Amino acid sequence: MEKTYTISDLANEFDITTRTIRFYEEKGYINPRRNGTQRIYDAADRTSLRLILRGKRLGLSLEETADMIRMYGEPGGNRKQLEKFIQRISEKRAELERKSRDLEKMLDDLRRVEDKARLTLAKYSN
Amino acid sequence: MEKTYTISDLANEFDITTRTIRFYEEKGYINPRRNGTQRIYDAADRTSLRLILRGKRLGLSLEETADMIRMYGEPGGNRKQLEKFIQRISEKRAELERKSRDLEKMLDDLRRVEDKARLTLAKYSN
DNA sequence: CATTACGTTTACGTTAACGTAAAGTTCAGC
DNA sequence: GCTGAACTTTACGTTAACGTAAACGTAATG
Repeated sequence: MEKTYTISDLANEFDITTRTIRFYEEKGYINPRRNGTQRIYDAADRTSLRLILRGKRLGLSLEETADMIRMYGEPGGNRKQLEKFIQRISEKRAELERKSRDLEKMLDDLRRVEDKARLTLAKYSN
Repeated sequence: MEKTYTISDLANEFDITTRTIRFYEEKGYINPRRNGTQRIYDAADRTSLRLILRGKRLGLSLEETADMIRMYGEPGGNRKQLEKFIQRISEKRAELERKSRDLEKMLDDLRRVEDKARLTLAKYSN
């Protein structure tokens, strides 16, 4: 038997509300099976959720992240489709790499300010 | 004389609308001087704008980014204030470093999928 | 001196991503 | 068989970050 989760298992694990999880389902980003009326989540659902939240933290919209998740599960398709697919992926990748550069710049700025403040503080201690 | 900019200079440069720039001013994140009723932006205003937009691309709220920008201009203050300041900065830095790790994971995933697709495509070409 | 381009303020509208409240169901434990 | 905890659906509310429209001023240009 595969391990399963209730809605509040996941809500607790990821520190979000059950409302949020139901909202994602309402939008079609997660599709748990049911036991009667209750939702049952499996490892794949949990992974989807984890990826969605990761995307959110990076400022992606739910739709953008969902797009990427769908890419992960995409089948081969014929040659033309594959080429288009690779194109889409590398565009996404380029976008994320821009983000990464932005982030590094911002971190540099912060480190500079922090260093400066530490230096000033060191003078106080003498 | 320092170089200055009109509102549409900046709107064009950063590919945003003038409405957006006025909105940032309304919220207090930019404070251009005036010539009569017209806004005149200097290099510092332009830098603020650039930082705000960079923050946005990383999924920070305007208020979060504005907070960081204010940090850059913070004076020394006494010892206690400096210590608090350093604490705040390094918290921000830790948060951004988490983001960076998230980003790298996401990029890894994308690269994996892209490689796999390229391999499949290579088979087609033989 | 009328047109065109650019600027201004004021104010209501929109969208994403949930929060919150109401009202009801299910099930384990006493 | 009742209570309480956890689940459910439905639906209206909220906030951030602008969009959009109206109604107007100003300045260069043909």
